[in-house]
Amino acid sequence: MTTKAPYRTRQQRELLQYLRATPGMHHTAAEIHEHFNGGERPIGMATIYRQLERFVDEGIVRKYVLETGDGACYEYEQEADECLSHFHCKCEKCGRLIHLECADLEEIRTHLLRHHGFDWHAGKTVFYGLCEACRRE
Amino acid sequence: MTTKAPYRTRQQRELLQYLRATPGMHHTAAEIHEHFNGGERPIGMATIYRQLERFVDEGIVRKYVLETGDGACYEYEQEADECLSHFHCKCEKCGRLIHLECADLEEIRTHLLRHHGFDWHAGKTVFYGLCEACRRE
DNA sequence: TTGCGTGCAAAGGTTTTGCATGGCA
DNA sequence: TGCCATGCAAAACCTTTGCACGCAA
Repeated sequence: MTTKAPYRTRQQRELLQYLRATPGMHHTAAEIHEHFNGGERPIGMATIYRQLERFVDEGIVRKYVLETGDGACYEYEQEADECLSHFHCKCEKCGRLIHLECADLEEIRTHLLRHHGFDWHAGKTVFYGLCEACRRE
Repeated sequence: MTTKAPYRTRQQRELLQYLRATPGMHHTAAEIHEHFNGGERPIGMATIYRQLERFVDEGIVRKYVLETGDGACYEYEQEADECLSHFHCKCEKCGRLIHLECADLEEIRTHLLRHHGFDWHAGKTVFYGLCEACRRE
């Protein structure tokens, strides 16, 4: 088994920096591409996709698939380590991502495993619905 | 104000009939197209998409998007009562989508709404993890 | 120097759309 | 007979991939 030695490139650094600077916001690949092309240090589309995929694999960026037809959304994950015991609720209206600390999460996990044989990876699952603010409208 | 008078076509009838005959199963547009092309009464891809969109608007078919890049899935919408206990679990290893009927789902919904103010849209949420078969390996 | 990362362009796949034709009412 | 629905093909998208070059280590 070989350990990979990833290079630290300018593009990777600036991309991560951009995502980190906007916590709680989601961006499509196209939006990110547009952002950097506006500046004087452009980043190619392929690189954006490749780096985003890497970030997602490393767990520092979360990927969503909304039904808007605009493609996938990516969002910086603040506390990646702690998020394993969180609920992730995405409001379909305002797009806000809500982190819920909840003991019932473990109950659901246990239930799925015992009764349905399914080993749930809570960290990767997003609950879609309406947040409280949007629900009241 | 004019009331629209949708025509009842052979394609629409057979398409709905096919979906209705496989409750609890999901199909991509490509799979549906393949199914009908195998027979002697083919249905064009554009028609499939147009009819599916109509069914979704009418609420008799549900659409949901996976992160696999295989496109959207469509599924016949059963009775409202049964829909409350509808789970979608996606195995991250073998890619299988598991359909779970489970009464506990409603408990989770209630919990999220009462304790966290989040109106969960269970039908659009996919639980990622490992299915029983893959877990045992 | 080594070989991973980048950028461009091309390919791949899904979904939408224009337009002439077919078929339901 | 009206006019919606269909089918084909092309277009519009989003995303991935091949390949030569650039650049980090």
